Amino acid sequence: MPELPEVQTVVNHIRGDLVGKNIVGIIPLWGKSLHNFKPNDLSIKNKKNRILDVRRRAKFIIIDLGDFIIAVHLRMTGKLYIQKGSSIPKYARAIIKLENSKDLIFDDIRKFGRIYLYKNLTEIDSKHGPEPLGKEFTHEWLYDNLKKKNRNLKALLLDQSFIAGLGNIYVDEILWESGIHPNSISSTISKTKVSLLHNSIQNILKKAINNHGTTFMSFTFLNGRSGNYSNELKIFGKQGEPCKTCGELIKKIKVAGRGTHICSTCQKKYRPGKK
DNA sequence: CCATGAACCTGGTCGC
DNA sequence: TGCGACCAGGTTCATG
Repeated sequence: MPELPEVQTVVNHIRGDLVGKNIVGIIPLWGKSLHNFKPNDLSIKNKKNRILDVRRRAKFIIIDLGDFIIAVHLRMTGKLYIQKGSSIPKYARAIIKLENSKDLIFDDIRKFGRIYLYKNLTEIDSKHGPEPLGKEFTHEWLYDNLKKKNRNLKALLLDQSFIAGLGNIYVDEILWESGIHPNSISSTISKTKVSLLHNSIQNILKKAINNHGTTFMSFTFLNGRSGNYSNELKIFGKQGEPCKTCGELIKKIKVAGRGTHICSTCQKKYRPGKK
């Protein structure tokens, strides 16, 4: 499910219910869900684990407890929400018990999602590039850093150590809007095009956040509430349909091992020796 | 340095 | 209706 806008949506949705509450325990229902700690590591003596803040870094949901953080990564099918009724959901993989509150449920059909316990953000920061909506991410930064690599463009944009938060849906949307073929080589893209690419990254992410992210195929999150950005998608999942700009039929190909949607008329391929 | 494919998992969809 | 093949919004690791 989640790329940056979806993770941000989850954070926005649960933050109000969590900040100020105390975590009194965590119960794994699928052992591997707790990646680097045991439930006891959390319940340090009688000390209460008060949630000071809930925020996002890259695709992680960060639950800030002051002395340490709980970082939740939803991977493909994870969800994080306050429990509704009293029965444990079918795909619940961990339960975070809150004092005087309904539990926080970590739900994940495919069991890829993970919960981490860290002292602070250092570990996560060290493996991630800048936030695309942060002030470090400028036109110049993008141009300079694309230049430094000779990578397949889509693969590079999906690489979290290069830039954090982008995933398969939004990369396809971004590359279509900026008119660049995903199989371009990063170092060969013109400065003007990189500028368009930068604008698309920020505009599409912001718009998706405003629309509470993308959900499709009745795959909802947020306790059944779903995001509306699916209505805004221009190319992802639109194979066989006409391109909204030129009418050419949209194709689905494989790039960097991922299903990739392109308009071969509108998206120019930048490669060494060409312009 | 870079690309590729497998692995981790379960469920939905499509074609026959 | 059944069944197998294939696909899935992510990440990591081994291999060439």
